[in-house]
Amino acid sequence: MPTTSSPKVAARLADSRRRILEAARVVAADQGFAAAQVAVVAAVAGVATGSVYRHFPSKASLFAEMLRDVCERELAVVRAIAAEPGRSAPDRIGTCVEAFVDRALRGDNLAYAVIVEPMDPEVDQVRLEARAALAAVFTALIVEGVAAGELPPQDAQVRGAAIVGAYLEGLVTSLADRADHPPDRAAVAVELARFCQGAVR
Amino acid sequence: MPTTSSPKVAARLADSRRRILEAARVVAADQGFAAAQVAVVAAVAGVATGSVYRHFPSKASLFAEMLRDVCERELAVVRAIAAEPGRSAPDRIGTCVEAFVDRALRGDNLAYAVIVEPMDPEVDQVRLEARAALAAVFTALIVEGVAAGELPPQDAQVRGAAIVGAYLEGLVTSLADRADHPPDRAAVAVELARFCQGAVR
DNA sequence: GGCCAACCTGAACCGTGATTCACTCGCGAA
DNA sequence: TTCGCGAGTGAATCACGGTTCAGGTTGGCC
Repeated sequence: MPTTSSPKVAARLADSRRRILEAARVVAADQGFAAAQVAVVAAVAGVATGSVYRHFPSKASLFAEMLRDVCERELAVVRAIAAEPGRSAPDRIGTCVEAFVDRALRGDNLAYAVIVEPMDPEVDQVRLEARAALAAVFTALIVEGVAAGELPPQDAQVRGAAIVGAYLEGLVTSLADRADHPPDRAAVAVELARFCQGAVR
Repeated sequence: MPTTSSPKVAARLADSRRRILEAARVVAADQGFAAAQVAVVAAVAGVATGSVYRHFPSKASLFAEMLRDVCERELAVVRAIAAEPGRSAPDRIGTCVEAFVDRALRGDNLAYAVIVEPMDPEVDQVRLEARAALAAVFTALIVEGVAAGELPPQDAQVRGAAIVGAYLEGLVTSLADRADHPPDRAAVAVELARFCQGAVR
């Protein structure tokens, strides 16, 4: 049978899926979620509109998965830094923030879409979870730092969330008036890292 | 002529307008922007759907104006605190944050809709401007504090924005899991105020 | 080479909800 | 009392864009 299990066909299938996800990312980065119509994504991916529904049950699912991928990649970077041994908690907090901001400013405006632009409850849910996951990393670092006596007692939950909010807002603001700040990328990252370090001290 | 300039008619006009704006606020607070259909707002305001368009050119304009009103009220509170004489800049920064957070947590979930829920580019624009205006207040306070030697030199622009992001995120997070934190209102406000004070020091 | 299943296609469909518009109604002036 | 103006009405219209599906195409197997 000329079935899905055929390696050639399976490869094509998987490739289509990847291309559609990639197209979703590109379109979102390029035009924002608002302009991200299924037909446009399909065109960019080089498939027909209907083919999108062969791989994803709905537009929302497609974008939710795309967003999840992107967020997980960034989250992994932050988690890796958070887990580095032999460094104080505040030190790692600063490095996490700096790395995240620097990476986001380096990329296209995908960061904007991912962080703030809305689209659908299902997608918003993913964004919410990603923010919560980031906040959890910082909350854990704060708890660690307090336990080690490197930081004063504080509400780690609230402050973890506040850290995420602080650098995302700083980030989005910098993205907004890019015309003024194109070279300051590293400076913004460092400034936000210091801000967050000071905030927990 | 039986024209608009008639006091009775003018009063009715103005009253309808006010009622529609009020209804928009109520519906948004109650159901969120997502469920805020023009027909629903009209029903709550006690007018016909079409009448909404006698006062506002579009749904987006209606909600943009509603949002602008709400934001301006909050902004006025923050500005008043920022202008209080005889207090150090960091002191006022903390009080501004505390007041904003406390007021937002006291109100209904309008705060959520206003801060993060998306709806339309025109509305988003208002939100963006409101955030920028808030950030500007904090930036000015930081500049003042640095000039007075109460704060170390820093990028006031970036940190002003970061302050806004920090407490809004802390706020939204607290709103999200309200079940856990209903009594902590004041505590959250104080924690975020301390966070922001520390961040600029 | 012939056959069939599964894939791909994209134009048509459909639900949703903003916007419109032909009409009614109430008010104030003559 | 009657007339004219313009606010008020709400059902019909319209645009939009996600989703479907009836047919064409492809690739593997006998």
